[in-house]
Amino acid sequence: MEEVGDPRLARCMQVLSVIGDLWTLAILMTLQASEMRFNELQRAIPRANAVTLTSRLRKLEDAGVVSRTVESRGKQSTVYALTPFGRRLLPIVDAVRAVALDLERSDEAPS
Amino acid sequence: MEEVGDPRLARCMQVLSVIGDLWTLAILMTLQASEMRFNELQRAIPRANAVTLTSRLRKLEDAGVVSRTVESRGKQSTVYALTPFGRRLLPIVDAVRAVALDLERSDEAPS
DNA sequence: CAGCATCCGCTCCGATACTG
DNA sequence: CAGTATCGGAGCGGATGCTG
Repeated sequence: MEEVGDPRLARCMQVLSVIGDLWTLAILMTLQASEMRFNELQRAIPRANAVTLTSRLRKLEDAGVVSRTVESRGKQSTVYALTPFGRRLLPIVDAVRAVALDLERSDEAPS
Repeated sequence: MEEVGDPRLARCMQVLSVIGDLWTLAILMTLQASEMRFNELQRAIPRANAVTLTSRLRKLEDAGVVSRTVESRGKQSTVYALTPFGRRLLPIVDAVRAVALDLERSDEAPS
């Protein structure tokens, strides 16, 4: 993510690079409802590969979007949740969802 | 773009797949201002490769987001513009831009 | 002017198998 | 339970060169 000419544009693309992945949006939408353990995330997003899910979560963690808390009291469990920064991205998620609903309502595809 | 479990989620991901590419957002932001010829787009987004730009525009055209009008009166010129459907995506662009501005204002990166 | 052809490296994503 | 390791296919994006 380097020079793109316009620094403002660069920031937008930086934002997009965080949420632009296929499953990242799904993760954000899922965690929007409530924090979750890895296993719950897997069940909430069943088509996503465990490997993919892990790598997306790592990336989001690195970007400061989600927090990862390991609690090992007896049973091991890792809790993922949105950070305050992550919540700032939710308007984008909502905007996407709004368009998706709009699509669903009006017709199938733009065709 | 196939099954993902939740059809609603599938639609969101479909939307994202249209605008999730690196330069697509830049194209949308640029065409938001006004329609443009290929050459103008290139100058507006100088860091984007011509090949990349073409391929993104083709994809957007296929998705019904931009229209491509060839006018060959003497000088050849191709005009790209947002379609009505393309304009429906602008709220997402704005949401991304808002977050980007927010980032710029508060600090550099979430680090 | 508005592209297309080709080659390349990179990352995403999936499937399978294995671990503390 | 929460991952990691590895393999493989596909698409993005850049660079260069060529065309009507």
